[in-house]
Amino acid sequence: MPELPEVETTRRGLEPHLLGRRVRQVVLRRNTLRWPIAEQIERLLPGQTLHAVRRRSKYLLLDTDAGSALWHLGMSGSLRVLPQQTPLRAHDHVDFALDDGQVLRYNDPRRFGCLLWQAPGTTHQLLAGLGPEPLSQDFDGDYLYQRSRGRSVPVKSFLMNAAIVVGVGNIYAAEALFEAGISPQREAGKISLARYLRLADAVKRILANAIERGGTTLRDFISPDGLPGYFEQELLVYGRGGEPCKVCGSRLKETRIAQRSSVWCPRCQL
DNA sequence: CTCTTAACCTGGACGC
DNA sequence: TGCGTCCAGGTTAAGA
Repeated sequence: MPELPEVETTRRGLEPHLLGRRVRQVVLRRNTLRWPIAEQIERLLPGQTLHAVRRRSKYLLLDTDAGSALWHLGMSGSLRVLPQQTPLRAHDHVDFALDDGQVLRYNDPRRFGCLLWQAPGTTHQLLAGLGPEPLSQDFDGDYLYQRSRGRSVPVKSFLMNAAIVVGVGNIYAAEALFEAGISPQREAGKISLARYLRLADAVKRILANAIERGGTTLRDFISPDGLPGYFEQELLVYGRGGEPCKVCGSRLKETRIAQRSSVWCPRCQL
């Protein structure tokens, strides 16, 4: 489910329900997701008030005076705020019971997510080496151009590397490269500044648009689902291998780059 | 450093 | 129906 727009939509949906709420109780139905759940979640969180709901990359941070819960949704995780007595479903792994009778509930079939702890005033190791946010001013074509010099990886892998820029997953990487007219397997280090300027603009435009749409689909925080409805309709290449390009009509090609399926138009993307 | 590959895990789609 | 195979929105760790 979650690429950056989905995580940001989750953050915006959670914020009004969580801000100022006290965590009454933590229920862990298993000890481990991708990694063991941080012991501080159970030891320090009960009794704490949630002061902020932040996002960095695809991580969510729930801030308290004692520290921050650091949550990643992996491939299949979702967070929802529900009435306390809501029956459990399969893969409901964690509850934060709140002081207003609601519960923040984490569901994750594949358990690729993680729930860790960041002490006050520190930066968790997982966040330490991350690149800039794609929607920030730190991220632009000049930056991509500079960072890509001397690199031989396919540009799609380069763009999906969180040390370069965070939040660009398999779907948006494919879409952005299409919009920028760049073939996904082209060597990152051999792409011109002019083309990186187009690519950075495409990334920003697509992510901003998806966040805007995600807001409408998931605002109420009740819809379970994977892909938000807006998605499939607007995708130009992702998931469309073999189908005609919506711009030129050519048959879209599909290959694997770094073990991820990659679709592109052989005529529009060079 | 840079790059590639395997690994974590469940469920759904598809072919036989 | 049932079973085997492949694929899925992410990311780290290990090895070359």
